Amino acid sequence: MAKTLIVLLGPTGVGKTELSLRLAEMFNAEIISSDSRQIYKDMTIGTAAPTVDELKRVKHHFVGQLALTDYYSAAQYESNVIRFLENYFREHDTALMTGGSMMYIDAVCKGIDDLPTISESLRNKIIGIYETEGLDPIREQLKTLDPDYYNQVDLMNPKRVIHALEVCLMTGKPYSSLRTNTIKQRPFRILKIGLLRDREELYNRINLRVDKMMQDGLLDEARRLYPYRHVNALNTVGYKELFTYFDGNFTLEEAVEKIKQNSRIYSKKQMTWFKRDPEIAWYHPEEEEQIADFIRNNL
RNA sequence: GGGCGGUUACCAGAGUGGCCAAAUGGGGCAGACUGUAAAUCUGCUGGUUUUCACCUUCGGAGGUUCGAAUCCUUCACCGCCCA
Repeated sequence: MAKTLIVLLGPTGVGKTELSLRLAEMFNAEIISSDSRQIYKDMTIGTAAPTVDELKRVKHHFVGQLALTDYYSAAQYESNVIRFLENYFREHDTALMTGGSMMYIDAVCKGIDDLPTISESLRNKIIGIYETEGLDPIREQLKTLDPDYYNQVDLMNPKRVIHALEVCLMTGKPYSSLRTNTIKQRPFRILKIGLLRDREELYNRINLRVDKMMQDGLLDEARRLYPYRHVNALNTVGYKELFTYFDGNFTLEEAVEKIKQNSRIYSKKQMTWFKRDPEIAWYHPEEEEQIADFIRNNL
């Protein structure tokens, strides 16, 4: 039997968690979470992380294991997951990856180029320039160090421009020369299943889920995390809006509305990303039988 | 009953004779995406049209003017003040 990684993906709120548990049980698989926020500890309510009971039902990996202040990236996720699977597949035939972090999923399924981790001093230096002089000097330097990439980046996007320059300075090579543009081959098969609902249905679920999170204590969770509000892990829908409320710039009602709205926007961005992947077989989450058949037929 | 202020596109809100299909923000829609990605960024947003262009809009009706969202008359509605 071929080793297979089943990937269950879809926009936030579509119903991945519940289905993933059942499929995992059905196919005797453990779950690998591909969620860039659930991988952190202490933010379980706002990220709709699997509950204690759910974690008991099926063994999960890559959930709740990082401190909020830990640095993490899609590339680290890739290598961690690949290393994990190497081991895992010695004893198992199927693994179930589920989550909505598009880039994390692609990092595992397609690979991500090998780039150096940027030193903190270099990062701070460039951020410093950006904050005092703006993006122009950074663009200019990128233009001389990597004209190719300069011509194709979104010059309006500070994160991209800054990162490209960081890589150039860190390696002494043009960033574009490190971009291989190839898809890595994995020693296991990948079966992608996308979950889809029509927009109205999805948006209703998202709205209801946010109300549920509030009932479950999201406000307290956010208050506990407030001292860490500047860490990247908390630049996250569900928290940043409540922090704005704590700062006195939203009423609580406004904050909750914003959480719903930003969740809807996020789900749309996820769909935009997923839509261009032709390998995904799309199903409605309630088509459990069809999904199970599809998996069986492809194992 | 009297006085004043207001009525602009999905919402808020600029615009006070031509450069106005109408600033800006919000919302909505679409998109980009390889190292903090639940991040970051972009485009569109009256209609037909690829562009040019044309058509219909600034509470209603009428008027002044070569030309009106902008000026006048009147009606309707909203707000505040005096009765």
